[in-house]
Amino acid sequence: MNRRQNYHYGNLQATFLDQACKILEQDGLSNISVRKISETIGVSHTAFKNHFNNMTGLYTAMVTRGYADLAEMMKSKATDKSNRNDRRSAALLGYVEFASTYPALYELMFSRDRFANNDPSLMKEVGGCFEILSDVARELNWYKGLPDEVNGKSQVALWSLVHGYAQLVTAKRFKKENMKGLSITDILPRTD
Amino acid sequence: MNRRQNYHYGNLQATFLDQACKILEQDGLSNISVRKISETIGVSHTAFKNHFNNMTGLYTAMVTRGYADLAEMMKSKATDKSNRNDRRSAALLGYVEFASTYPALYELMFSRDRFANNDPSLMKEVGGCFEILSDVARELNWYKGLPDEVNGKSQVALWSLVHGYAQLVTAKRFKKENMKGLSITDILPRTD
DNA sequence: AGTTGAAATTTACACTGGAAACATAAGAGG
DNA sequence: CCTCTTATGTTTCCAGTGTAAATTTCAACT
Repeated sequence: MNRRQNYHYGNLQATFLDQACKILEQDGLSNISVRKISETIGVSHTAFKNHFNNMTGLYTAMVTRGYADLAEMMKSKATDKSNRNDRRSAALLGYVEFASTYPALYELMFSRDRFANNDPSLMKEVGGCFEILSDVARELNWYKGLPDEVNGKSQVALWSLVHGYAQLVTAKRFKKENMKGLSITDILPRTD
Repeated sequence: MNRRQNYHYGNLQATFLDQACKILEQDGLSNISVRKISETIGVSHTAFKNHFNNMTGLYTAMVTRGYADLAEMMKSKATDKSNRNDRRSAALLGYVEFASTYPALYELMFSRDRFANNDPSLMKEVGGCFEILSDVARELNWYKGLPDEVNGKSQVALWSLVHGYAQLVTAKRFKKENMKGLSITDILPRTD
């Protein structure tokens, strides 16, 4: 059952996580609060302690799900494409679309002191995203040199480019006249 | 006088701004507080209202100075270089050095709902940074097409790359084995 | 000397996250 | 069926947060 009949709730963990993400996008990263989340669910403001320990735990869970959803977004956009080049583009477009759809969550995901960076399940999801981007980066051909060195550079450069683009777009830092019909795939340097 | 003798302070605005930036780096973006800043200066926690109105005003002032310092860092690193290529590299290295030296301030500068994005003096300083990066971007030669279009793409791509790199480095998101002796100038795609 | 206005303090308030003690429900094992 | 244990929520309390309002201080100007 998803609704509370008496006292006990029934899968509060999932409900709380959902509602936290919803309120995060509604009110922004600096205006989210446990009490607001709890109130809208209809539960005391300390009930979440049993499932997330504290705010850091909640943030960690949110970020973990964020990375999982980001990977899922990239994959789902790429599945129905026929060739590798289209799949590559689709993954990057999916990345930016995720950041645009959940800008506050995306900001949280790259904040520095709110969640537990070393959480195992979080590291797993981050690794999943990194894998996808690495696959894209492998075919980039931006550098010359030894394969390992080239791959390393490509990974760093691609993630920097797509992350920077995604955040600067969601933070509205670019001039409008520069953004007319522009997408991430248009600004990948062409070396052929 | 910089020290308070009795009641009135003497240039509290500047002192408060300095101390705010210091505590921001010490305690992180999610742990800064007006009361802490005021206490360490030795002034009541509402004194800052006369100079910054509220927290948003304080953040706006901090971010404004941040962008000014970022531009200054890029310029100062570039001045003593002899050729344009070195100046270009020095500016980018300065950008990343700024983010590495003041990671919490840098996070604040690219947060979404803490400061007044439309503040005139802030917009001026942001424009100053954008100008410097645009000068660098103009010589990039990453794209083919009409000059205006190429310049627009180059600006967007360069800022995305350097911002993404700076933030991902300060947030420690890259694998160590990929970062050995790597700097921002090493990951600029070479198209010649 | 008296007035005015800026700058700082005091006080009060609503809101925040978290700790601790308590209440309730469900399940296990006799 | 009955007790014991454990998980899950609630109540209560506390320190800390930003900010509004009223008050106090003090410098500068007429």
